[in-house]
Amino acid sequence: MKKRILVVEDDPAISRLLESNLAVTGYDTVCAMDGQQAVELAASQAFDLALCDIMLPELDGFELLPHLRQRNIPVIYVSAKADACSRVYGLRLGAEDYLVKPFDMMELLVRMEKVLARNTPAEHRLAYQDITIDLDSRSVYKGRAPVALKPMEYELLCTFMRHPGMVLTREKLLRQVWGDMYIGETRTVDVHVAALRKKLGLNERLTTIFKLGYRLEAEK
Amino acid sequence: MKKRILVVEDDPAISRLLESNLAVTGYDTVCAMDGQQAVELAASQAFDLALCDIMLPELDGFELLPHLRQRNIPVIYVSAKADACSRVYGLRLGAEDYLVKPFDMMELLVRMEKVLARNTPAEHRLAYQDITIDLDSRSVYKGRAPVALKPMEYELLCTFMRHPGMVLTREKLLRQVWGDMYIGETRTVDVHVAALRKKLGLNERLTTIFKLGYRLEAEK
DNA sequence: ACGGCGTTTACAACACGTTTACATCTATGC
DNA sequence: GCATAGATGTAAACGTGTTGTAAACGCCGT
Repeated sequence: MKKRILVVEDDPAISRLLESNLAVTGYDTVCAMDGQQAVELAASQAFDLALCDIMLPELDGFELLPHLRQRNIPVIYVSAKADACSRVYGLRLGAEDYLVKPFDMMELLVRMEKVLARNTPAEHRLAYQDITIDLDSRSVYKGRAPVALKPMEYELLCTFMRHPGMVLTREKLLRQVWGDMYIGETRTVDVHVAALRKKLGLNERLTTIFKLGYRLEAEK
Repeated sequence: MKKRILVVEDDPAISRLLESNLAVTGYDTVCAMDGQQAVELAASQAFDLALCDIMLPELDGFELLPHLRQRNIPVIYVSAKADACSRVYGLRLGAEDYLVKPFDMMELLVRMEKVLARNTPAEHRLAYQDITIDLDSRSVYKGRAPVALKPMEYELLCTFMRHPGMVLTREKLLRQVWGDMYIGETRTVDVHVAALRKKLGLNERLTTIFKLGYRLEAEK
């Protein structure tokens, strides 16, 4: 699977240099000429990594970073700003690395590899025993048979299947499935867990941990 | 918990500079003057991170790296070797980062923080003799066999296993397991200790200290 | 108004912690 | 030694809080 790289760089010479080198190495590359364009590209396409200049028109590299982080795209800065202050600032902001121009292409490639290796990109499929989830189509199968799940049941199942063998409290589950602020504490979770157990025959594997929450047993 | 840093550097001036800066920042630092000494230190003590020069007597930084990796100590190279070739080689070898001297102390500290952050997974496991606790799944094993513990038994066992060899009074145990305010003083603890002894065969090792409390004997 | 969905409610079933009661052990004084 | 009082071991009974489950409720888009 080819990794997709977003290059954000306003100097066409460097942009082309990067693009051709990355292409040779086996990456798919998309170039943005300014920060605004980068945000739009990140919104419409999936990327595994971004290489960003800092001095950019419209939206500079530092302002751009939160937008990319929000979409879980790791960032390596590649900038002529060589002062320690910028490097520290960029790294603290959440960049994965920071290279100073002129950079060595081999070193960049190695550092990219390392970043990619530790940022396991988003998956398209979850599997647990005979249950599979196709995240793209949002469909769930038990063996070959599709199972109809309601939205919340679906999210709940994804959460469990992303953390098999781990105890998840009701609070954690609600935060994960709902989005942080949940008001009246309730027993909603119990009801949906019951539905999952019933629809997927998980009575034995989706166990309740008294006073705490639930756990999808680790696969043998 | 203070992080322990191993500094491998043969220039005493730089070594002292690093040590004092790291101390101020809140790290415990140990210095090795050559690669051989570093190997011995890594064998006898635990470290969270190593800062390594490359040009070292006895064993150079590149030769040293496998020894540190073997003990799961992440490495940041800090070297005067500025050529791209060395940088690429060091990173490919498995170093987490590579800084060129003269380096900026703030940048080093930030990069150290990032390396430590991604190499410090929360503690997931407690072990005592053939008993292991997987804290994520909240499950307890005696050898390979899972043992079913009730919530309070589980918490109690964790408390003991976090403080082996230490006498724990009933009050301390109840506060730890219950949460500070416990009302009627009772003999609940005794009952649960009995359950642990029975379920885990700890009759010999989970001893009662007359008039005081209980102690899980230190491992031999 | 209807149908889907998430939430809440109500009650039954259950697991757990605590207490109790009695047996056994330990330290201390005689 | 031995007796005694207090401390601990152990099993069973009890009451309470938690969970399973189905059904009712309320919201929202059609």
